Amino acid sequence: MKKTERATEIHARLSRRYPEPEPALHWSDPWQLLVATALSAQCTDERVNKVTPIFFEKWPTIADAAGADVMEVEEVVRSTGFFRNKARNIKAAATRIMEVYSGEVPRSMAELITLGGVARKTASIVLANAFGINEGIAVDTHVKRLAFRMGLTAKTDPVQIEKDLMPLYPREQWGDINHYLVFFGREVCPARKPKCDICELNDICPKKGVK
DNA sequence: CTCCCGATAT
DNA sequence: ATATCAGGAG
Repeated sequence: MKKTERATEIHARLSRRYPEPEPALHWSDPWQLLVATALSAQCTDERVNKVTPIFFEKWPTIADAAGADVMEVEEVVRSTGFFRNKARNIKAAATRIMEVYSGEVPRSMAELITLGGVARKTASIVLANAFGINEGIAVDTHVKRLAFRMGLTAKTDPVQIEKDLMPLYPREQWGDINHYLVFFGREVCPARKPKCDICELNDICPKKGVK
């Protein structure tokens, strides 16, 4: 089977498995999604969802976050790991949004990645889910692993993987394909023990039975 | 390439 | 004890 056919088939089958894609992160506006995604680096979304309600109760608005005491933010986000970087980045991002973007989360890749701690992955998530804009495909640990196992890329660098994936899908599917690969990766094809015996992509998987 | 870093599963 | 979890920066 050709790579393009396999890519299309993966989307078709997973779109049936996940009829209504929604991020597992809890959020109610673009800023909240930005913060939640920033906190999700090397951390489970479940853990992030325990932290964000406390964060947004303490600092409800972007202006509040911009004026927050970094040490207090560190305490709140500590359990998500990398807490010093994350606390500093969130405050810096909030400050820049207030000063440069009139207090509104910017709606383009070019602008979003000027915020500290925000690169293509986080920007793509915010653009796709909060604004319905598909400027890129978010490549996180799950997309990286699934794209490799399903033979959609041979690269290891997320930027290169994104370039391999983009031509395989029409732009309007870019947000969904991320969601599908993340959820399917979590539920069926995790890093350690892939469940090849119950996998509905088994027949088109180049690495079935292989680690 | 290294460093940031806590929580959880194996 | 070690690998992994919705990464990003120097």
